[in-house]
This record gives sequence, C-alpha cells and structure tokens, in this order.
Amino acid sequence: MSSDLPNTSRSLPIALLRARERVMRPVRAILMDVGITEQQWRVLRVLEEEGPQDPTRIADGACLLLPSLTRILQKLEEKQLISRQPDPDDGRKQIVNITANGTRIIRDNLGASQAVFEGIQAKMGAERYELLLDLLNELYRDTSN
Amino acid sequence: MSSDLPNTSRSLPIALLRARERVMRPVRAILMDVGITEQQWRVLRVLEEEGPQDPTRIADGACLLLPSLTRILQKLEEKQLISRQPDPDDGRKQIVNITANGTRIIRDNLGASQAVFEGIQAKMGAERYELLLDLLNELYRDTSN
DNA sequence: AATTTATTATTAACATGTGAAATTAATTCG
DNA sequence: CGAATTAATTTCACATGTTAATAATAAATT
Repeated sequence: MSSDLPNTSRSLPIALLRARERVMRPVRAILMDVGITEQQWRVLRVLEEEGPQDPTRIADGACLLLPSLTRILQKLEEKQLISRQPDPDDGRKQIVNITANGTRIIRDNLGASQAVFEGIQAKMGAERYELLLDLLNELYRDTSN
Repeated sequence: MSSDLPNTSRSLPIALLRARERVMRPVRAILMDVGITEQQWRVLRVLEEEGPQDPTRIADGACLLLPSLTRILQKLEEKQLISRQPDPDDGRKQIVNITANGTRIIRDNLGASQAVFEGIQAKMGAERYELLLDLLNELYRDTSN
C-alpha cells in the first residue's frame, strides 16, 4: 500500500530533511509576514518561555551555533525585539532580554503556527504524531555526541 | 520513565532539527576529510545512483533548491567531480554527469557513512528505526505542499 | 506567425550554517 | 603578583538556504 516515494526515502538524513521542510514551509510563510526569520523566531520563543539568559543557553535552547546566534542577536537588537545587559557576576557573559515588542510579536502569532502543527497532527493521527516525537527524541537522547 | 529532555522536545520542528543534527554531525566529519560538503555529497550520490540527469531532477533527489544547486554544480565542476552537456532535445536543459573521480570519492566513503547509520539503527533497534523512517515518509507524503 | 504563457537555469541580495581562529575576561598556577 | 590556562563570545571565511528577479527556450494560444 506504499505510495511512490523517491528511492532515497530510506535514507535517514534525507527523510529528516524532507519532513522538516514540510513542517517549516508554512510556518516560515507566517513569520515572513511579521518580518522575522525562523531562527529569529526560535530565539524569541526561548526568551519568552524561559526568561532572560546568556547566549550560550539560548544557543542550546534554540538549536543554533554561537556564531549564528551572535548575528541573530545583532539583528534582533536592531529591531528592538531584544535588549542586552552585561552580567554583573561574570564579565565575560551577558544577559539577553526580550522586549515588550518582542513578546507581542510572539504572542500575536503563536496561534497561527500552532495551527500548522495541529493540522499535521490531524492528518497523521494524534497517536502516530506523538510516536514520531518519541522516536525523534529517542534518537536525540541515545546517540552519542 | 522519561529522561530529562529540553521542554521544547514536543516541538516537532525542533525535534526534527535536533535529530538531524545528531545524524549528520559525524557524517559531515567524514566528508570534510574528503574535502566535500554534505550537499555536494548528496548531489554526487544521486548522480551515482540514478545516472546522468538534469538539475531540476537532481534538486528534487538531493532535496536542494535550484539556486543552491547552481552554485554546488559550479563547485563540483571546478573540482572535476561532475561534467555537463547541453540537452540536445531542449535548449533550456543540460545533462549532468558524475566523473570517474566523483564516482571514486563516493564509493571510497560509502562504507564509513553507512556505518554511522547502522550505529544509530543498532542503538534504536532495527524495528523502531524503520518505524521512524515510515513516520517521516508519511509526514512527507501526506502533507500538502 | 506573433503573442502570450510556462519552464529551466541562473543571478542577486540577504540571512544562516559551519568550523577555525581571534578576542576578551576569569581562573589557576607558579 | 604575573604568566599560563580556561571559558565565553565574537569575528572570519566559506558554503548553503531562501525569495525575487532575470534570461533563454519551449509550449500554448490566438
């Protein structure tokens, strides 16, 4: 009963790539209307959910490398969606905050992006959707760095 | 019995991102020794498996956008890992070939990259590994463009 | 046949991914 | 205290992702 998939469909890297593309394409369209990129959105979400924090922790939470994050924070600061302060306890660190503007952008568009995920969940079935998340997390957790 | 995962672990885009990172990091290390990137490797693999074809089909098979592929083909041509001919039947198209050098690079390193996937399969168990691939392909197939 | 429309490949412009090197500040050691 | 080491962040260089615009050819329409 299998449909016609490319013969690379059993390649794990490519299958992950394709699935991710399907999920993110509609979300990116939503974000483009707001004027922010997918990565900028991830950073704002982490700050909005977990509060002020240093770049290293943001990079971990948003799944970004630090050199990328540095540039993204510069852009977000220009747009006045975040602000930064030096860490009083450690002169090497800084503390990044989300601004009121940033918070508003996230909250105003949370529903639209959630709807995309719920649409996928509806097509796959909630059970298989959760199973997919379990397997992805298992792969992430059990694989050595 | 769940382990300590980030609270973004139930976010499908981030879970896909993290899993993909885990899979590709060791593969990228292998390819870096050969002097080619992950995307260049995907292009060569498609050509080696499916034979000479036009850029549009390569882009589909290697999961790349055409503007990216254009640059990648230029690099691969400089490295003499591919060659190109105009399509005699359609002046807009061209036909891309993998060279003997390109074929050799792929075949010499196929085993090392396969070993990475087999390592993941061993840790997850073959059954759950296949299930993950099924679910990823289901997501890809059933989701509207 | 001339005009329009669609397809293919490229280029442009901006943002990010990635690994290595450089920078700055904190900590440790002699 | 001063040099070496470690840690956090940034910069650098190159490659790719992404959308829009362009050029060339093919196909369709009138």
